[in-house]
Amino acid sequence: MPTAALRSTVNRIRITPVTQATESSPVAPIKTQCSSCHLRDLCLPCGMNGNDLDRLDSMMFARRKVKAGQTLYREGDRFQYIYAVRAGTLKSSLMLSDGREQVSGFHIAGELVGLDGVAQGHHASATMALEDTEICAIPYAHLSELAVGASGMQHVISRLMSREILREHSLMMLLGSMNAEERLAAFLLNLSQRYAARGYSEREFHLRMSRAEIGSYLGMKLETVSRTFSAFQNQRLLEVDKRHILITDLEGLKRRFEVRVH
Amino acid sequence: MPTAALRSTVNRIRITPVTQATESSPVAPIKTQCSSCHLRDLCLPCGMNGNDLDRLDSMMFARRKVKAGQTLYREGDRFQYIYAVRAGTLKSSLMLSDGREQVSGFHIAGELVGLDGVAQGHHASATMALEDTEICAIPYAHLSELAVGASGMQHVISRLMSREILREHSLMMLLGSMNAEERLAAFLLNLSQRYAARGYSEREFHLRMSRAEIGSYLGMKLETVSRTFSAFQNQRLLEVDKRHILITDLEGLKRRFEVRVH
DNA sequence: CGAGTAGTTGACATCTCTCAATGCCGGTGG
DNA sequence: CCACCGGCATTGAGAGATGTCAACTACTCG
Repeated sequence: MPTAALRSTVNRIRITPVTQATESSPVAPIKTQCSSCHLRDLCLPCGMNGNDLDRLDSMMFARRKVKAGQTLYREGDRFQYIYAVRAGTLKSSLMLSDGREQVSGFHIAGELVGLDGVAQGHHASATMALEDTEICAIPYAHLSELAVGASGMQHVISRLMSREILREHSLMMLLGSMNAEERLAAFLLNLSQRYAARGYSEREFHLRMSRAEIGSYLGMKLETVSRTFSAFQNQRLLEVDKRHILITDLEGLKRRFEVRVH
Repeated sequence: MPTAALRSTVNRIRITPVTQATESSPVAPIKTQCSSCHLRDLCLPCGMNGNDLDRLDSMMFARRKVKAGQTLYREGDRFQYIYAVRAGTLKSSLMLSDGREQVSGFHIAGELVGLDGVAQGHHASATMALEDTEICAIPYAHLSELAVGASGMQHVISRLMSREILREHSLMMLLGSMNAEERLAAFLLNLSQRYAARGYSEREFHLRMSRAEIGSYLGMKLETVSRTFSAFQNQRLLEVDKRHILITDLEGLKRRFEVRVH
């Protein structure tokens, strides 16, 4: 049962000091082919034809485990890989020179991370695991080399980047013109959709991020996030218990807060 | 003198009802080659080698004039072209279903617009001219066809898209974790840099957008924008006269408000 | 000259932030 | 086994920033 699977994962506290995942682990990494991956319709190969998929399979991406609290890459790190999330949850964030952090995204299974590095050859954000997570490391140079002459594959990559632009568009919208309730509702509805697309419950899930992380992502303080959760609960839209969320009135939540872009 | 050139343009009020620029103007459009363009080091061909530049020249982009107030494309329009700004200023914006608008960017000479259409085959935002503007229309399908087999060209396109992601990153940062003064300062410093890169004054320029448009972009109300301008003036950082801006203490502005991402 | 748009400014309302107290939970060490 | 500690979440009270509404000016256009 999908929901149970989501919940059964230990709500692991990040006690480990923030450490960098070792580039090359002592054991030879497991290699994976996209065509046999259960996430193939959501992830990188989505939209590729058989020919392109064969090319992709020839790459045999290395899998890597990232423990809760470890970083996948930091700001300024040389850009070599993009990463596909196989299981778990990641957060990406940007830092201002004075130390303020802005969470720029949360990433779950089937999503890609790291495309911001293409422009400058180094990563502009940092990405950290919020729970024990498994990723495929996709060497970007190799990938784009492989895509030379394969127009289908090239288009897929371009579309992925453009999708990233759209994702940021909606976050801008949210940050620029929505109040606290709208922000949190948009966030929950977005998560709900993404879980639903992966076969999990759209009504019940476990948040992998703290109130402070949600707040940073949504441009508000953790106390305001907490208060807004309580407000939704009073309005009978949700039942909240720490990080466990049950949406009791999904339609109501949508009707009142789903603000589609056009 | 660059600054004079900037100021001499009539501060044209958008009286025209918002109309769509006709796809095919009655007269045959002027065609242009990138290699002979004075913006070549800022624009699409930036970073391309001679070979790739030749390919690009073979495309002979059509130029088009867009009058102040006219739209280049609207949300939902079929995505066919990306556009390079030759002269003038554009704004891009997103719309919520309830009519709220969020300005997502301002674009000046040498900048590219429309990459958000790649993901879904239609534009997710609308783009309008803030003054009489001239653009090159770059047929995207043709461009990416041409890039097949030309790895250099492909990389340039990917880098452009990634740059767009970075641009949005910094806007998110701004919207998510900065107060009114920081937002407006970041906006002015960003504009200043972009003008400077084009050989215009970094201290003195003419805003092409209204207070409301600045406010929408920065996630604040027009009155707050206006008050913040006045505050900067009182702090002897700027001299403001409507849309004419003179930065009297650029270093001071930077020192206090330039918040670099890492 | 009158109407309309853009910008500025003041007074007040509202929302979110700040600071502080409290509770809960899991892990650790006596 | 239990007490204690640290991290996370919730809640309250008051402060501060920004939004709202309204008045007024300057300017342009017809």
